Amino acid sequence: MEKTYQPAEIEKRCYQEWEDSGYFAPSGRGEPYCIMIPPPNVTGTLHMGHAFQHTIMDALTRYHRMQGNNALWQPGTDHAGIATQMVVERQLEVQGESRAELGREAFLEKVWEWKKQSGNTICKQMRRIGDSVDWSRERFTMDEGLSKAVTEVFLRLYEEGLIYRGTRLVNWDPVLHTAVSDLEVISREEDGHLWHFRYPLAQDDSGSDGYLVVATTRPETMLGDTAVAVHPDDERYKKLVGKTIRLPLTGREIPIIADDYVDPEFGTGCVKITPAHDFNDYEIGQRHNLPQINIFTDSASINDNAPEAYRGLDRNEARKQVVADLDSLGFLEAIDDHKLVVPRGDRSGAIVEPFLTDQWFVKATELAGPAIKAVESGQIRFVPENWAKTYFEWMHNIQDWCISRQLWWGHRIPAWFDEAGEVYVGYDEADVRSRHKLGDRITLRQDEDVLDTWFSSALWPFSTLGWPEKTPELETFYPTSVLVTGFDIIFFWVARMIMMGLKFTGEVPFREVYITGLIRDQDGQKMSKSKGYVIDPLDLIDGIELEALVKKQATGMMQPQLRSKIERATRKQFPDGIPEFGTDALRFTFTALASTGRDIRFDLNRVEGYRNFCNKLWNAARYVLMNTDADSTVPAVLKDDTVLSLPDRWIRSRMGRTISAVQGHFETYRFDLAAKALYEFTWNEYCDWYLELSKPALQDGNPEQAATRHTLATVLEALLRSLHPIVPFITEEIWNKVAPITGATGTSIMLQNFPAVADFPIDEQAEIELKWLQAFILGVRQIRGEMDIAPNRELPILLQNLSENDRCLLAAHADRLAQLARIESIKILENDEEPPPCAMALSGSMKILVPMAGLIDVAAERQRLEKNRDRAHNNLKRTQGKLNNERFMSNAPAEVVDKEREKFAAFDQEIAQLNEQLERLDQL
RNA sequence: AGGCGCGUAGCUCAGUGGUUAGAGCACUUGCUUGACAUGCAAGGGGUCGGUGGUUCAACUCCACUCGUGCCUACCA
Repeated sequence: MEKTYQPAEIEKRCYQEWEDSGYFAPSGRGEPYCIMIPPPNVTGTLHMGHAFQHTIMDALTRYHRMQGNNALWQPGTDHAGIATQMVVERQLEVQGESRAELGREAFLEKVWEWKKQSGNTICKQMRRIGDSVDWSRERFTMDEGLSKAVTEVFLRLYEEGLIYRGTRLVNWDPVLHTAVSDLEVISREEDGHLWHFRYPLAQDDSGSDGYLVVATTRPETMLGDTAVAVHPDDERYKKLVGKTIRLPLTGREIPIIADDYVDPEFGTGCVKITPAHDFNDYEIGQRHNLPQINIFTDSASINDNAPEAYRGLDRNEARKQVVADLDSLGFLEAIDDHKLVVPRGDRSGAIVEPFLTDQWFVKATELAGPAIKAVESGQIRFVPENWAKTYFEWMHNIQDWCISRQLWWGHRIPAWFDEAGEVYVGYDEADVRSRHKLGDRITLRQDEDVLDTWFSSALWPFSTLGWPEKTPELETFYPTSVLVTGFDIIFFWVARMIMMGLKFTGEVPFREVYITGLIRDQDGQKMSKSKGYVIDPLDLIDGIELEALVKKQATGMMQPQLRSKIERATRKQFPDGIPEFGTDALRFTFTALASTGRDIRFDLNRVEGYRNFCNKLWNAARYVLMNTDADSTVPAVLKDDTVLSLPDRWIRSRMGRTISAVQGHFETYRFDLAAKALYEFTWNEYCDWYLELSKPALQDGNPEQAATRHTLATVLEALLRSLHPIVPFITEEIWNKVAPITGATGTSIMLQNFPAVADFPIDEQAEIELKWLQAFILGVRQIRGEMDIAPNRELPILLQNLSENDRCLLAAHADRLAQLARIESIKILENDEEPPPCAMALSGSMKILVPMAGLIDVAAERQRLEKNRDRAHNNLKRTQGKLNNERFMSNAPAEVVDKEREKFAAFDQEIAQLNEQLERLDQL
């Protein structure tokens, strides 16, 4: 074996073998266990969030596979309508072409081409991080089968009246020219203005002060005003209700109405009402039968419904013009600075317009009922539990879901119109004709629009398994076991899967939803492509030079103007680029970071730490192999009369506890704790103590050799299996070397069983005895360390005040002590014997003494003892306080009181011994 | 406006109504000890955001408060 762990070559080879051998496919035996991958964008790349969630899903899958489950991790990708279409359009733009010029057919061909070209990227990346997905079952949301499911669902919902078409005010992205759903709109507070305009009363055309003042943040929409509203109880305006005003610039006469919606306290208490361009105004318009005047084109320029002077201006120009014109007419009263909430499309960043169009909607309220119940009743459990609240919050206020998009890339809506505009829904045109008995002479044209991407994603848990066919896979794996995803798509995806799953299969799509935190950068910022702060997980695995990293971040940026800023940040954060850490180190990091928090700051130092951990494991294995490989003296099964030594019994017991802890933590999704338990066992118990204790045991002629070799190998082998779900590559590599020694058979660790606690029974006695050994060794090391005694200098030790137990253990383990504490000799003093000047450590009541001659500085030793005494004294006082408290004595449980008494006695004795020793020092 | 979360060592984070509140990184000191310097050994560092309450006992439970973050929502 190499002296240090070299991940690159091993990882590639391992994965290839696993995949070629078909190890990722469900075994066909055992309880089914299934995870549906949240399908990533087919043309996207793997980011840190994916890598994180995939690590968790893979760990779960591998864990359950090793627990004997029939495990399926279902892979696949999503067509990501808007995102993908935008990318291809941008490519066309570079070549001087446009979507419109190309036409629908040709454009879609380009998209498919692009999908083919880039669709493999993300799958390759998934292989690099070790995802044990069943590639043979890979699906794409626009596959034939999945598309069939989409059509089927659409039809059934339509027939039940749960899908309808209507003219509604929707969120319109004037750059992308499509409707978007509420969820695709990001509302942020931005700086703006509040303009105050005078609207002259129509009856008082000649009068000088006959006007109302309205306040608005969007002056340009006044061209579409159809009323002014005041609060019905507002005394200031009561007498004006029912009258009209003459709308400036347009000359239209519009009514003054009264409506509760108006807040008399805000602005002037008068609101201009533009029903075609504001969601509130729309509703007020409905209540008061106001006309809706749409003044925008689909690009948000002024259309022909506005006065000629404004036609063709885009909304910003129009705003300036309207304000200028009103000003020159004397209608501009004031402009105040004002913060307002601006809705922007999450893809384009453009300000979204409420826009009146024909769209398709899902009546979400009806689907929401059962979906709420499923979580309330516990059929679906959120982990951490609290996310259920977020889910309920949204579900109880759910709005109808606008599912049509004015895009080309996606599932085309299975609806056809005749020339009269009548709509027919069916599987295809022929089906529509036969279903509705339409003759051949009637011309039908299919709806131009496609469905929201999330519509097909909502079906993912069952469409990937073959629905609407009743496939064996569906039968076996549905409902799936757990969904692993981020809280940012609870509404987008989780809720909709639950609604659709219940509706079409009658069962929940998954039993548990594990919500992961969001990976943020070192400053707590969201790693976002638009900001340019993204780390490619593969760069952490393979490493990358600084210049290459800078170049990489600069390409494909969404906001090129930030380039120099990002470059500076990159150079500062990674002055030497990123070193190669390997997949396992990255995976261990993600696992260790997966606590209950919702934000996860990604810290490069931790990856380095876990890379070191991998190296530690590697070297432990190297040691084990060096000591077991060379000769074949290690029996796979110990002879009946072979006696395990104390360290053997101890490490096996600790292994058992670790396995048990890891199992518990996997069941409760506390991956951070699982990682921690394994890390601590590996480093602090197996390496720091057991391997060290094995060194004396392996010396020539020591009767413990066989048991030690056996334990070294079998514990390592079990440790590898318990680590495998988290760090699959290194464990596979080492396991293949260690397994033959322990007699384990099989070609891959990933098909082995997870270690069983029963094979490593708890041994309380061994743990107690080893603790004694540790205390002894630590005592000596403490003196050595604090007194600056060279580590290789062997020390003579005197002991005093030994209990029977101390004597017993000392006799049994003198050799181990001597080696680990570097002891030259041990001599027991009688209790009344006066020791020479010494440094002292305590192990229980036993004094461990190191003669000072030539070794120890009296002042330093005094300081050290005083520090220990003061600490003990503080503890004693605290304990004494409790014991002197009558109410504590009478109210606390007896065992707590007893414990406190024991503590008191121990501290008391410790202090006495330290004082005694200090007095001795004084006499020197 | 409503909902949710966070505040513990210099940094990133665990933690439990009852051991002396822990880990990693960073820091100090000493070590090329035959697995590992990606290492070993020893050490320093915290009034657990603040106030009040419940309790024999609070870092932990409750109330208020300060700071901070996220989500949802139609205030022109």
